[in-house]
Amino acid sequence: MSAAPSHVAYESDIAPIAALISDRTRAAMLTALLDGRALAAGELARLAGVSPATASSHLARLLDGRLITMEAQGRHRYYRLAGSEVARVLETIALISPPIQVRSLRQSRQAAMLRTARTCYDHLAGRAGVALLDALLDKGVLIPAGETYEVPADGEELLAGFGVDVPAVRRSRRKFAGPCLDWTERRPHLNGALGAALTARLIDLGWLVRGRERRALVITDTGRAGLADVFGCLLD
Amino acid sequence: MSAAPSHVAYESDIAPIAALISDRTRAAMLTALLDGRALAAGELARLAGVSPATASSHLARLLDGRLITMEAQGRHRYYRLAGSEVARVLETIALISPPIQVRSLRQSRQAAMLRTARTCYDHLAGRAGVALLDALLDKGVLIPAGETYEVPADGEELLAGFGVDVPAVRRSRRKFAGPCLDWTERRPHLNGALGAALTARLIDLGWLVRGRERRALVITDTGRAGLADVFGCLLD
DNA sequence: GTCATGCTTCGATGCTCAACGAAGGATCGT
DNA sequence: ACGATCCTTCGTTGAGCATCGAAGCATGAC
Repeated sequence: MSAAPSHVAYESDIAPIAALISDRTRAAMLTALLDGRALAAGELARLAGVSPATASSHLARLLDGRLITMEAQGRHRYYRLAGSEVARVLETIALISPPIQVRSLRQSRQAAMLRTARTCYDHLAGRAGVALLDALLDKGVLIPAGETYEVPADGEELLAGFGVDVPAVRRSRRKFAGPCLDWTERRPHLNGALGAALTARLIDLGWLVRGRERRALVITDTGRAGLADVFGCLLD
Repeated sequence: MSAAPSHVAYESDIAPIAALISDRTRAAMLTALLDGRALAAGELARLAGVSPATASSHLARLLDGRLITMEAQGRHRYYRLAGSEVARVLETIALISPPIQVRSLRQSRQAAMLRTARTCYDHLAGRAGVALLDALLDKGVLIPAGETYEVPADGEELLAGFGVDVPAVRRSRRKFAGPCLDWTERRPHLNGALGAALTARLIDLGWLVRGRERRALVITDTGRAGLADVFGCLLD
């Protein structure tokens, strides 16, 4: 095929984006960036199991396709996902992808940890993420408004007491708050600037701690108690 | 790379699914199936601009990857998307894909039509879809409940008067109703069994008519008046 | 039965692209 | 200035796969 058939010519060209994700190495890199961190090229090469030369060419293609962004710092070059829409695409595809069969006990434990709590881009996901969103909606801290959520005055007060400055979060140019479909729970967790701020505060407080695989999160005992106390969020 | 690096081994294997979408021809076929219809192999070959032999091999791969399903009828073989999750993936990727530049006036008119009203899998999308969901929420016919919507008693009554049997829709095994992010409007429209039933009824009533490209929908004058009258849904 | 239609399988061709080693910047430490 | 580190560019190799025509296999029409 040299040209697109005319019947689809008025649509978005999804094949090139899918092609960027369709390579195992690039998919591994994107997945490694799914927690929203910036990683250096060498680190990504090591994680994906390829030579620096190979990694560099893949990163150049991902950059060209605007799936990632780059920031040079000294002789390091840090790459991160271009935005949460990219993370959304990856998680949406994961939703219909066959899960990789678990081979070792260690892997099985890690998978269980990820299902319990993890970061999705930069906000809380997994059972804990879903439970927290449920609790916030239940308590009226969040009010659904179409695709987004709003925070009423009393909700803003409660969040202020918790240590999240809602007016400051609102000033961010990023989407304020919205639902993000969770690929393990198949139900939404909290997205956007507010989701990120809440998650950051939870980690700051020591209610959540990063696991060895940095995407994984562990809920501490104080965290469990605090979440129940402040948000009425009960975790099994 | 012969094996997946251990760091991502506990996750879903997204690369193979992305690979299925990454080919222009297969992407064209999947896009053609986005309206939820079943199309014959020959039709898909023609739409994608390839020989029957080529189309057949692509369809076999899509079938193997469970992105589509097949039903044989006589000497025809009809293919359709495996489900709305697949449609969701395609639309999500479209969200971050560069739109194809418009070349002809005809294409520009068709693109405008698609933005105004179209089917997404089997439910109404585009400006009309977003406006209808807004109106339904505004009127209280739909109540947000996490990732899904519920219909209260008076909403059920209004829909019954319109010709949609909500209890029957509820009995479907499919998800009842939910938001589906619109890739042109970047705001949600109504999804699920209820979205499909509503859309079918709108077409039945002649309020919406299929365009030449079957995914496109045209709002008739009676439709415009009816939507405003019944749902308070105003279209520009 | 016989022919036409719709689709798939087979085999051959050619192109794309992932991978690596080697070499070439760029930056840091000393 | 000098080597060390980090990363990229270049050139080559090899594997995968999209494509088609021809042949095979069903089904439907007559």
